[in-house]
Amino acid sequence: MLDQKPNKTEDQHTDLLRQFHLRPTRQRLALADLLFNGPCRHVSAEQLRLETKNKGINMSLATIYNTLNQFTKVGLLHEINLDNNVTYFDTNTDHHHHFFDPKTNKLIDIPRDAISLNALPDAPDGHDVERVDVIIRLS
Amino acid sequence: MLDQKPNKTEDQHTDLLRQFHLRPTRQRLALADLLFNGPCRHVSAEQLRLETKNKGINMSLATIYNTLNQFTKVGLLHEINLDNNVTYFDTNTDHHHHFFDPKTNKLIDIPRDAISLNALPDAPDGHDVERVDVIIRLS
DNA sequence: AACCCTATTTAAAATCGTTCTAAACTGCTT
DNA sequence: AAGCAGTTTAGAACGATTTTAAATAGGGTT
Ligand SMILES: [Mn+2]
Ligand SMILES: [Mn+2]
Ligand SMILES: [Zn+2]
Ligand SMILES: [Zn+2]
Repeated sequence: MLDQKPNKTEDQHTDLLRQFHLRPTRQRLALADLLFNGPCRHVSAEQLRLETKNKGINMSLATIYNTLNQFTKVGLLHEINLDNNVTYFDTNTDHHHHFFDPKTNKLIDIPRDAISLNALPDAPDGHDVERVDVIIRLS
Repeated sequence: MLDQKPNKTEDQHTDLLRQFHLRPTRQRLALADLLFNGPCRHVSAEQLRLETKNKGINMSLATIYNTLNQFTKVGLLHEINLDNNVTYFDTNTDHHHHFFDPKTNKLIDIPRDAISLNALPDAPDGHDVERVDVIIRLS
């Protein structure tokens, strides 16, 4: 009775990938398993390389980058860049905010409605607001 | 009558650098001139390399990085990292926010009090809030 | 001024995260 | 089974930044 959310099956991931016209290859399924089972994550390519390696899954780093970029392009992931010039991929694609601990480079989600942003300034001429990100930097 | 803020003299920059125990070398004075005269800027090392080159100032890229990092350490600049894994240095060190145009990678300052952030969530246990950054991403 | 010591600058190499290349492989349709 | 496009791969390449170690230049002392 410990599992809150049952793990998604490989078939479910296969369906998901097909929805985005991505072939359900072994590599993409393995990464989908790491990314989309369990709680939301903020993860770098290098972290995923270690995780696949530790699980005995063989996959080149280029494939990890390719896959993360493809998942991002179709909207399954969100890219975040912070202090250290390393790209993190957020499995939570809802519009939300973050605590950020610069010591550990860890991110913690803040639900969108936990921060009230009223009276935002108007976007400069010729531009629209695409998204508002609040980063609460911790010490 | 076009100049609002008179340019700071080299002597003023010399004093400023000495306050932070940085020797007023030719290179640091040249960069201080580019950074701290005129309006606030968000500038990369590479941009400064071009500006110094165009002005006929000889300076290695390593020195530009060294200087920007030293200025940042003493609080004369603020570091900002965004989409493209290039570090930008903000000459406005006040607590403020930004519009960001991902097409041009340009930042526009938003004064701190132009955005009301009330009822922020509490920092996680063992942490304090160091700073809150709002980035309004434009399209 | 000449001297000295240390901070600073420099060119070049190194590092690091990420992307590109081109060849091998694999999922899928026929 | 064959064929083809999509995918993976190792390795090279890339771009931003840091490090190295040698040369230079501030700034104090005589
Ligand atoms: Mn990317
Ligand atoms: Mn830095
Ligand atoms: Zn998140
Ligand atoms: Zn700014």
